[in-house]
Amino acid sequence: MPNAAEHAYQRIRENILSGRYQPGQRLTEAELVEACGVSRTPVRTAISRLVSEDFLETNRNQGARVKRWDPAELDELFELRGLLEGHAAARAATRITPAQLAKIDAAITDMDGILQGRAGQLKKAREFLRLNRVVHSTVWEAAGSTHLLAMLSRLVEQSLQVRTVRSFSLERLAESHHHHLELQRALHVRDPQWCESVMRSHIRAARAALALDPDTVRADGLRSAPQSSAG
Amino acid sequence: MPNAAEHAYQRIRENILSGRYQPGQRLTEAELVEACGVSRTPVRTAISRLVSEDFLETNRNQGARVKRWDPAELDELFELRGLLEGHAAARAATRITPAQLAKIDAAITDMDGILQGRAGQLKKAREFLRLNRVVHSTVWEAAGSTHLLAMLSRLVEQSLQVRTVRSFSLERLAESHHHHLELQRALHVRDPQWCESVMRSHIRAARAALALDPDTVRADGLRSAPQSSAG
DNA sequence: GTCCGGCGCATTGTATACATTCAAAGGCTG
DNA sequence: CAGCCTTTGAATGTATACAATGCGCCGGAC
Repeated sequence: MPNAAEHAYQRIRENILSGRYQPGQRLTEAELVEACGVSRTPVRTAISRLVSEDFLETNRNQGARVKRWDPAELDELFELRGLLEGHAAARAATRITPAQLAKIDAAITDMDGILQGRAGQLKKAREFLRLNRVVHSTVWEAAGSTHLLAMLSRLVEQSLQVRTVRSFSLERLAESHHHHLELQRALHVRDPQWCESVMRSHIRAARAALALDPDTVRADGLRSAPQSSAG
Repeated sequence: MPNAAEHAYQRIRENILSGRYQPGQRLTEAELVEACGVSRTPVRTAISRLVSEDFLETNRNQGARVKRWDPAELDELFELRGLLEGHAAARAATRITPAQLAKIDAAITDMDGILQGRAGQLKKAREFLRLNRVVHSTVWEAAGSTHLLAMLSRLVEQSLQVRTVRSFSLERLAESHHHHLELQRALHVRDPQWCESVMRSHIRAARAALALDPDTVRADGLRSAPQSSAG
């Protein structure tokens, strides 16, 4: 039973990520109160959190607006991700525990199975991305730095807002998996520089893939166009 | 005329930085309401912001506590600062404008004057640190990445909380200045790798200096011990 | 026709009363 | 005497009324 503020936060966040609330769209507190079914106080709490997480922007007496992302900002984000995820991978190389390594091994094995299985593209992509998150977050955890972990979480959240990691063709999945396999080897021999460079390549490739594939297939099955509601 | 929430934020933040509120100290909303002279709503706004900036931690029904920092976390912070400030310096090398370069030149000239001047240690340190901030923030700006700038601001804010950058001996100031001079040269010849490595050294040295000099002299002239009020 | 000024309204900022929840103390029982 | 349960109250979560503020419209003057 989550509290009202958390409920409002989740609700608004989902609506932003799903495209129900379009970038640049104006959202007043009153609207959100109605949409979330709670009072203004928790809605305000949720808004301020979403602002601090770069989902929303506010100007006084003009309501909150869904943050717009331009390609230059995307580049910034991915450059920072490359730097920090690479750093995390290097740290992880010398600190990773057998249990964490096993977790990554298992995830990668599962990925193998998915890519060779008979599931539809959408289902494949969805499962693959879940396992991808497992691999990455395990590396972050293995890096053993609370603040690095926090930064990476924020950064990836922000990337998510521009619907990036969600759009993937099967070839991109395979390329991505190739990086995972190499990372796995680098981790097993505990080579920090190798880990770092593979991870950096992995992130750069993701950025490039995003530039190539606009909004084609999304793992959640929604189209990128705004939902035209019945009314 | 700042609003109440901003006022409360500034007030509480100052009290944390000045040591009036000690690390680990419990702060209830009611206390802060009294201390700030505003109602609970803006106090809550301020608290949630301070929590998101790592000044405070909260547990439900136990009030907010001033965040404690241990040496391991300090190491994490400085490692990340080295990485990101180095990266910023590398980007700045190829992007810095003549105006920004001139600003840095001027700040460094002023630093020279201060170090060779006759002012007392405290005054020297205070002025030096102000110019130090100018140099660093100009580099961040010259790096031309909004998100990198935001991350660095956060990171340095966090370092401030542990009263680090504030404690400096004159020898450390001179060493620090040596790095500035080298950075200046590297920027003038627009050598990214040189800029990056100098900046990383600069940050590492700051961390090491902090480990050597505990809380000796603070630039704001306050002692590190809690202020014992008159009552 | 255009620019300036002031008024009205939409929207957020603030205060406060009430509901809910969890931590901690104290008593009961085995 | 120890461990669990109950009870209590402090502290936060929520709702709502009221205040303040800034945008945009409308009218008038130049």
